[in-house]
Amino acid sequence: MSRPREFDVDRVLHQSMEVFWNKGFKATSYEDLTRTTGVKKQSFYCVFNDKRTLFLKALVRYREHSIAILEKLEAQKMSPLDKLESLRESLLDEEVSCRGCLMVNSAMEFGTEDDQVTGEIELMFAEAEHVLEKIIISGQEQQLITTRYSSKELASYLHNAIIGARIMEKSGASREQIEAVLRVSFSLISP
Amino acid sequence: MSRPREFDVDRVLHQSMEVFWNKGFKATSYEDLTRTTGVKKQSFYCVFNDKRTLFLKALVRYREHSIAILEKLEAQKMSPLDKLESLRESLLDEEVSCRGCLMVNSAMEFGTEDDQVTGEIELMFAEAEHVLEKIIISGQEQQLITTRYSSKELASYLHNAIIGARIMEKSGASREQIEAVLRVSFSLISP
DNA sequence: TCACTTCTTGACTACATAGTCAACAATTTA
DNA sequence: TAAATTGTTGACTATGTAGTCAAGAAGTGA
Repeated sequence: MSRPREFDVDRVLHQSMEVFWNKGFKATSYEDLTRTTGVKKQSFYCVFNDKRTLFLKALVRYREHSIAILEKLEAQKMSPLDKLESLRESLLDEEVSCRGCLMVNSAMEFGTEDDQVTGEIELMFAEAEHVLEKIIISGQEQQLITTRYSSKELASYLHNAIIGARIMEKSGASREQIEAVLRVSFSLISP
Repeated sequence: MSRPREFDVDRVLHQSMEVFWNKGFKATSYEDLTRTTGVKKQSFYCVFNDKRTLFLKALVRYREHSIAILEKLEAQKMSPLDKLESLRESLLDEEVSCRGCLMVNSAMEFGTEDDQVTGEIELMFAEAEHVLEKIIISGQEQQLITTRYSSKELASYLHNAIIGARIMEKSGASREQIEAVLRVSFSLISP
């Protein structure tokens, strides 16, 4: 009953996430959000409450989206090494965009000052490492990956290298530089 | 002649750098700067021009200070491996402060939107990698460090791992987690 | 002591932006 | 068609802050 909403909440949430990803939380104004989504400020308040709540919803969406992609990769019928190789290449493609990773960006912007934001970031990181670990475990079982370190250690290690690359990208490093670093980093896992 | 300045410019610059380091560029207000240094806004304008100019001076100071520490380490009479070990430990000590690295923080805050800021960051990174490379070269000469990769590649690799650790720190990772990642990362360099 | 110069201070301007409010529009159901 | 309900809109409030200005304070040198 009553007047129906004129916009698609899901579409607006997605576009808002893109704006936050490009500009960061504080630097994003309602004017930015309105320009991108066509939705006026008060409508945001009706649906998402305040800016921070909208941002948290955007983080959740980003995490679910990113982890889904990772899990799809993990579930594919291919060698663990090829999975990691594919991941490494996808990083290089994405790097071009120069936006970095929304979670890493947010970790830098918020530090540890907002418990819910920090929680969302830690969840994302934990889930990402968990998928990495699954790939590594199967690689270790097939003697394709070193067992000098535990699967957990290697997952954390790779994750850290990836995060570093995400920073290089934001500080203007060339594709070649990032490629070189990732190549060396990923080579550690061989037996 | 005329009235002498009441504050030490160098002291104020150093304290301003600390504020920027703690809060970031945009989030730092003149109120913050005045509270920390005791110097009023207009005096800042007299000596440092605007906020961005002050920030650039703070970046230069940070870079010079950080590189000086690194070079002091490099110049010491000890094994290259011990130098790297010492560096790794000093990272862990610093991590506690939770502030990350001012250059990394600034890279994230500014992206590539300010040429002078980007230039300062790239200079810092290049200088840091150069010192790392000097240590690595001498390690390779003494067969203490792998020659599977060039000294340049290894320097970039280590630098990237360190930057990653600086991010972990800001996103609330424990000392143990950071220690584990750095341990694995540094182990790659053995022959 | 006095003129001159530079520093210091607080008030002021201009602007951006998060969040609120109340009037109005559009739709459903009785 | 009319009442009820909910979405939409633009104007409004409150606040924070970068940067400016002019008056006055505190030194210096003749």
